[in-house]
This record gives sequence, structure tokens and C-alpha cells, in this order.
Amino acid sequence: MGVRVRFAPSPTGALHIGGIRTALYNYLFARQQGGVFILRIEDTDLARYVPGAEEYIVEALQWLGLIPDEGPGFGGAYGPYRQSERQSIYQVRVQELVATGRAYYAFDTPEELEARRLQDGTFAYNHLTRQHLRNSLTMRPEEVKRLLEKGIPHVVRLRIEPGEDIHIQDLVRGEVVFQSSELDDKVLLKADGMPTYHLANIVDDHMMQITHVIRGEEWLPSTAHHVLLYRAFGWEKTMPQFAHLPLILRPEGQGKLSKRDGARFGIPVFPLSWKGATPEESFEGFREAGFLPQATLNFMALLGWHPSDDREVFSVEELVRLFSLERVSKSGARFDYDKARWLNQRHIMATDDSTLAQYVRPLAEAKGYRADLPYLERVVALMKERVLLLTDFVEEAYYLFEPVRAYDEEGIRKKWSPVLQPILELLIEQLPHVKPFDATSVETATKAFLQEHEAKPGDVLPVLRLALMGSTKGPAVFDTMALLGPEETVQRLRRGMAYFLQSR
RNA sequence: GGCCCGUUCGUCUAGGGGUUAGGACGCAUCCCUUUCACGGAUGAAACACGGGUUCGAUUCCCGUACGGGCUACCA
Repeated sequence: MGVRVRFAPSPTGALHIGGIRTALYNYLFARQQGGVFILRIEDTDLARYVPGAEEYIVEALQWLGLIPDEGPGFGGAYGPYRQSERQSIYQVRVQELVATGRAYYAFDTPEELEARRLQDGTFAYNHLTRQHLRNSLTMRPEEVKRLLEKGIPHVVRLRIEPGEDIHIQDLVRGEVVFQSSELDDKVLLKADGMPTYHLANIVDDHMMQITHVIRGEEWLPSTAHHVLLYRAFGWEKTMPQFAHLPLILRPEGQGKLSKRDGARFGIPVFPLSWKGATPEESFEGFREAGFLPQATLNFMALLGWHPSDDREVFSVEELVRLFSLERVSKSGARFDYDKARWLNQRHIMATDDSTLAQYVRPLAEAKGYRADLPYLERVVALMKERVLLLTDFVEEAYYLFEPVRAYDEEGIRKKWSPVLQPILELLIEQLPHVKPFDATSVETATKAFLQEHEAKPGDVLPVLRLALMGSTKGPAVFDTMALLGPEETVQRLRRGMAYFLQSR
């Protein structure tokens, strides 16, 4: 049977980078194995449902190119792919479990259980305590029937018997053993008639013929329950294999990465920006921060996985080829934003100019800058080795689109000297007559002119740069002049000179 | 508290009974260059601790410490 994996997020808000990494690993594994990548929406918690979250998830997957083969809106023969639309399936399945004595009704209210936990911190609903609680194991059948008929709120719990070792062969961690006596009787069906994660997950994975469950480490403890559920249903022979991924840790300090860490550390932790009801619930995304999707993917792939060689920059195709669950590490990976930006720079350098220009176009448009592709391609060619983020093209290099906003005073003090004034005046006169006004011709003409006047390029060029860009750093002077054109070049040089003169 | 998982430079990691413990990000110095960046060179920087096993442990085993996850009618 072919590999079938699923990414099963819950639409409770924006999905952070940890969730996206899970999607990526599932995707890579599916592609590599010639398998099927499924998106399933786990919207069984009505209270936590957030409108727009599902659309966000889909848009994020599309931006990254992690397109599901099956899922809501993606087709597939195993739907529906939203758990809220599969409610009747779970109802039927859970009745099977009750009928065979693998599950039971429990009438204890959330308040009653809460009170128990308050007085006994170790309280768990399990094989010991259930004998003293209000459920169909302790009540007379007639009483249970009566309550059910009266529509008294109740849940269905999995009946777990003690004295059993549950061995799990995890593809990442190896063998993990749990004792059934330590496990609590998990709720399978909630009082509102919706299934819990545990029930829906197992039923769906079985019905959708999932072969490998690749998910975060936070699920490892409940995997024992899941195995028991497969057994209860009699599905153990076709139970999927498990692979639990290490958590992504916050950049500094302790604990796993959380939504709030984005604001806390001034870094994006989401694929796309998310607009919440308040600023505190709104987050910036990798896309908006100026990351290329393939760089984002590369970064996430390396958070918890590494090939055996020393390479670190990969295309998606290479990741598909090289990925393996066996090489996923067991320990948590700290989110390293510097590394993310470096990786983005590598991918920007590896991307051709016309593609980059397409990415930069909306950014330029948003600022009201000139945004025709031919011009943008020249900008990108000049700057691609000097930027970390796509936004740098219109921010760091704003002077390629609009006049200099401010001159670097420190630079002026170091590079400018009034003795350069006469020769600069002359040069400015000459420049517009260079034909054609391209980098090579301008450079040749300028250097000849400087030699003729016995001036050193090392003295003059930095001043030209200061006038052109307002800064002592930036792209090559002659390339920039050619890009700006003769009129703009002359204008900037004159304005710069005037400014330098009075700043003395 | 209980259960489970983990621990190699600051960070991501390679490695694996005998290695000068390798690479990358970041940092520092130098070279290239009109600047920055790119590129190149160099440097500082790690096997959590204690017991075993062994001729020999960073590597295997057991403890301890530390970190993490789970312990909801959330996923």
C-alpha cells in the first residue's frame, strides 16, 4: 500500500512555524515516497474555532508550495476532510465501542471533576477512580437508560484496563513503552456530541488509510491511548506508524516557541501575517518580512532535521530527495533568526533577476515607487548580494527609487574635502555628455577625466557615492549612475555638493 | 507531584569505543574591493555530571542534574 500522510491542523488561529514544519515534513515524506499528502481540518472544538483560520492555513500552504493532494477544496475520495462534517461517522463508531464494552457513558459534570482535581492534584479519571464516579460502569443499566433518554449531558470515555504494556515503535525515537495502569480514561465523545481529538483522529486516520502519522512531540504521551483505541476498534493490523517531531524552542530563554514570541523578540514566527482583533493578536509573517518561500522552507526543514553531509542550502526538490525521518533529531531545536536571514540571502542570490523582480514589484508599488519589471530587474541585479530580505530592496536601497533622504554626516566628515569642489564641478559638467550612459562608458570617461586632472579615484568615488546614496556603502558607483540616468545623477551630485559645502 | 522525551561550540548540527571532535550561523582578525556586500583565509568557541562496562569512553549501560512535553468534555 502506498504512503498516505496527513497534516491535521486545528483552525484556532494563525498557524505558527512549528505547525508549518510539521506540514513540511509530511509533504517531503509523501513526495519522496511517491505518496499522498492530505490536509484535514480538525475543527471539533466549537469554542476555539476562529473564522478565517482555515483560509489562512490553506493560503500559507499555497504560498510555500505545499499543495495537498486531498483536502477541503482539493478533492480526494476519502472526504469530507473537515471533522465537523464527519460528526455522524464518529457517533456510529463510538456506539460500537460502547456496545463492545470498550467505552462507557460518564455523567460527571465538568464542575464535579474540576472540584475533584482541586482537592486532589493527582486526580485522574481512570480504572481506579471510575468505580466511584457516575458512569455506566457503576450505575444500574436501567438508570443509565433513564438518564440517556432524559437527555442528561454525558460523555463517552475509553475504558482502559490496567496491567498492560503498550510498546510504540516511533520512527524518530525508537521504542517507547507506557503502562496502561498509568493512563486515564480519555473522553472520546464530548457532551456536545463532538468527538475529541483522540477519537476523531483515530477514526479518520483509519478511514483515510493513513500509513504514517508525523506530528509534534506534544502528542507522544497520548499515543498510548491512540494505540489502545486502534485495538479497541480492531484496527491494530493497519495502524499507522508514528513519528514524533522535536519541538521548536523559543530563540532565548526557556520553553517552546509561542505566538507571542514574535512580538517579544521582534521576529516573525508565522508564515503569513495574521490580523487579529487587537494589535496584540496580530502577527507578522515570514512572507511580509521579506522571506522567499523556498528560504522559509529551507529554514524550517533544518529545524530538527539535517542530512549527513555539510550542506545547508537546499531547494525543495533536494529536500524531497534527501529527507528522511531517521535523520530527524530527538531534541528540540531553537529558533535562530540570524540563520533564517542568512538562508534567505543564499536563496535570493540563487534566484534569477526576473523572478526576484516579480517579488519586489508589489513592495515597490506599495511605496509608490517605479515598479516596471525591467527597472526592477536592474535594481535587483545591483542589490541581490547585499540584501538579507526582499524588503531590503526597497528599504535599504530606497535611493534607487527616490532622492537621498539624509546624508551620513560621519561619512561626509571622513570623505569630503572642499579641495575636491572644482574638479567635481568639472566632472558634473562632463558626465551628461557620456554616450551611451552605461556603467562601462561612465566609468571609462570618469577615470580618464580623473587621471587627466591628477585626482585619485579613491578620493573622489566615495564622495560621489555619498551624493548618490547618502551613504558610504552601497552598490558600485558607476552602476548606480547608469541606473539613475544622466539627469538624476547630475541632480544628485549637485545637491550633494551643495550640502557638503554648507555642512563644513 | 506522576508519566514520557531529551542533553556535542552562544545557536543549528556531523560524528561515533582509540578523531588535532568536523561543518554552518553569529562573533573577531586579515585578504580582495572606491564602500558595503559577495568571495577567500584565519581565530575564539562544545561532548552536563557521577558511577560502571572496557586496555581505552564524548560514543554503550545505570544513576543524578538540567531542559522539555503531557497530565482538559483543547488540539
